[in-house]
Amino acid sequence: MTNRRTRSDGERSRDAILDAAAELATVEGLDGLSLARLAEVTGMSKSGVFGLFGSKEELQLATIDKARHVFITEVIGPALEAPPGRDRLLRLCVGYLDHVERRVFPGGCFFASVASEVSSRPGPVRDRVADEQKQWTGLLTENAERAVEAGQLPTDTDPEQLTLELSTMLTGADIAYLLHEDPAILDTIRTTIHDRLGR
Amino acid sequence: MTNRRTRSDGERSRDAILDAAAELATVEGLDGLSLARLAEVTGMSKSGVFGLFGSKEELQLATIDKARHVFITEVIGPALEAPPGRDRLLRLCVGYLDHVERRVFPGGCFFASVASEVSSRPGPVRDRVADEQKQWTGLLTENAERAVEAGQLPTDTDPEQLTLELSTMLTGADIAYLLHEDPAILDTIRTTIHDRLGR
DNA sequence: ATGTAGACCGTACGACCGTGCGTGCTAATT
DNA sequence: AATTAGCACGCACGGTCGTACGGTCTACAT
Repeated sequence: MTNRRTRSDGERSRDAILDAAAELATVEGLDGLSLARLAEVTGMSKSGVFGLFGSKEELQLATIDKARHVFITEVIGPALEAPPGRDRLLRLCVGYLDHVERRVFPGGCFFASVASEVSSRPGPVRDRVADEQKQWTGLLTENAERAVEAGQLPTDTDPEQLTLELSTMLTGADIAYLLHEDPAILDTIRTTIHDRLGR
Repeated sequence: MTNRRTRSDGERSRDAILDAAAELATVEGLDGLSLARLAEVTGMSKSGVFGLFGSKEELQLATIDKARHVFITEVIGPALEAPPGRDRLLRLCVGYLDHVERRVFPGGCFFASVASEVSSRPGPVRDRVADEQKQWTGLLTENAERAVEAGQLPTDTDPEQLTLELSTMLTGADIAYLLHEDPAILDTIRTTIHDRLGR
């Protein structure tokens, strides 16, 4: 009797499934997340996977949450080493581009690849994605404000406008990079952002 | 063996189908283009629709071509009224944002909404989308070069870099606008681009 | 020792998908 | 008038999807 199942086993299975789900969703889409494929990857049965979440929507929401944690670990966390303001803002942007190039998710930025899919389908899933996006841009704005206050950026800089300028460039770069598989695109955007925020 | 056939009927049906397909694809995705729904919308039978294209891939390629024509009519055509260089570049960018807001396609820019879907699935469809994208950015670069030559932009401006900066912002703005349904995003990007290209 | 909760499996159902087959129908060519 | 190409149809196939239910096993409290 070495193999026993407990609640902690369920959590481990859940986490393993979500790990695979977050990666799969960036390739197949959030709606294309199939129980069958997830079961195949994790070595479980379809119903075993299904039972752990109860519905497909719950699975999707949990997947979004998992992707958020990965994003925090891979991008936001490291950027917090830099002091608030321009430096941190720069680290956030470059960190984003790096995690795309590093293929943390096979289909690039999770939220970018999922956004265009859910944007035309109102509901809890779409709202959750929109919320995560807002948190991200909020973090950018926060540091843009600090940068202006600290005189690291021109005083007539509008933090909200700068945030939108940066965030749209980032997701746009993600998409263009994936479509053309050309790392030069990321490099160009990196220097563009460096220029924009001043050396 | 003389052939004369009744093209008109087939051609008309084909065009009606593609019209619906281009709109549908921006909502359901290129892969989510279902024969059943297309048949339902156009009032034809599933097999009638299928027979006109022969395969789903052919339907997808034809849909991309149709979307290209719509984009040319709605965005590129009007922008050609402006003289080459900075003015035309500006008209192209603003025209793009306008066509998104005007909901020429219900799911925003056709190519943006389709790019993230096909980018992870190599093949003719993905290549076709990438080609169209390249034509679009090529048009931007062309006018950026003219603008620099004409002294409408700083002489140290790199046309390729400017193109990437603009094109990523445009598709990024499209996605953000659709996700949050907030027209202010488009306005902000409009002024950002105006600022970037100088008044 | 026993009861119970929850993880997990096997199987099945209904829906929807893309794809073919066989067949009228229309209209241009003969 | 006869022929014929090809548009459009109804129908049915095999496959995959999400979902549901019943059953089995394990861990833990009692």
